[in-house]
Amino acid sequence: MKISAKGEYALRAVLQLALDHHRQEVTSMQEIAQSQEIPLKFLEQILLTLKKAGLVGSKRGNAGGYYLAKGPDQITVGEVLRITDGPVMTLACISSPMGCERQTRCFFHPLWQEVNSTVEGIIFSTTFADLCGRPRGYMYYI
Amino acid sequence: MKISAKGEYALRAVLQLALDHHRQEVTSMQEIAQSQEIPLKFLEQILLTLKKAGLVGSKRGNAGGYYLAKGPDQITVGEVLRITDGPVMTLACISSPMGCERQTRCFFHPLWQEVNSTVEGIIFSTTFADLCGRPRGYMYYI
DNA sequence: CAATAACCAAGCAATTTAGTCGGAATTAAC
DNA sequence: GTTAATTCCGACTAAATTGCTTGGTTATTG
Repeated sequence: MKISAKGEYALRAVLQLALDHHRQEVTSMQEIAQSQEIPLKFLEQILLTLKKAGLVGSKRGNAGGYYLAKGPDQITVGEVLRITDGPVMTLACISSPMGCERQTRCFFHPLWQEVNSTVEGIIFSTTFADLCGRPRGYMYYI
Repeated sequence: MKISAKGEYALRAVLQLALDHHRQEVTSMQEIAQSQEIPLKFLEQILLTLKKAGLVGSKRGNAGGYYLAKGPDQITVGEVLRITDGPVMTLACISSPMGCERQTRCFFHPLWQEVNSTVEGIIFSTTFADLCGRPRGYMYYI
């Protein structure tokens, strides 16, 4: 499970939009880039692909910006990650349409299936609403 | 969860050694490379790192080869993969010794912890003995 | 019309990946 | 003790991927 910088940035960008979702305005790339510490022009690319995928919407021109296309409870971590980083599990044995031709690959097949479906089970059921309204790790309240 | 060619080859190589484990001889790289379709010189590198890690042993010279340092029921898929591909989960939030300094990263921390420990739970409990004596996927018995 | 923003296409340096090349050291068999 | 088979070792390299940057164009608001 390797998450690229691109993937991490995408998640943080969507998180920011989720946090800003209650106010009825768009959030500019500038704001996202600053509050989430993401290189602006890289973020631009990322938001564009997220838009093409229908996850976010945008308003152009002055006072423009981005917004979530769906509610934060309708967008999962898995969705975002699949758009930016591709399929969760990349292995010839799993991803090839033929399945496994080679005998020995099939020794591993059931294992990868299990790993894949387990991970997908987690990340495709975790929404950004879940993330926002969840106690965060390593935080101590006095 | 991206498994590199190196990682996949390593798993297949160890699998071959596990399959050959009952006969009390070493298996040469040649044999492994041929039966598992692994480029010989690449396999060489891989077996060398597996050896340094103490997973396999070798016998040099004529009629030499490799053997498992432990029984197939003592070697897990996770062990092999960690040697060749590094840690299961690579993300600043998880791997940095500091934990998360940035606030927003911590939104994701519990999620990554869960994914990480779940995947590790699977691959570090699956041994090569398990793989060998398990019905393989996509096989139909008449 | 000027400022502010999203949109778009390319390019690019560094890193990683997936190997290859050439040889040295070791062992068994003859 | 020479030869053939084999592991060991270090360097090299081509291609792909990653993580951006550059330089614009187009749309919207005031």
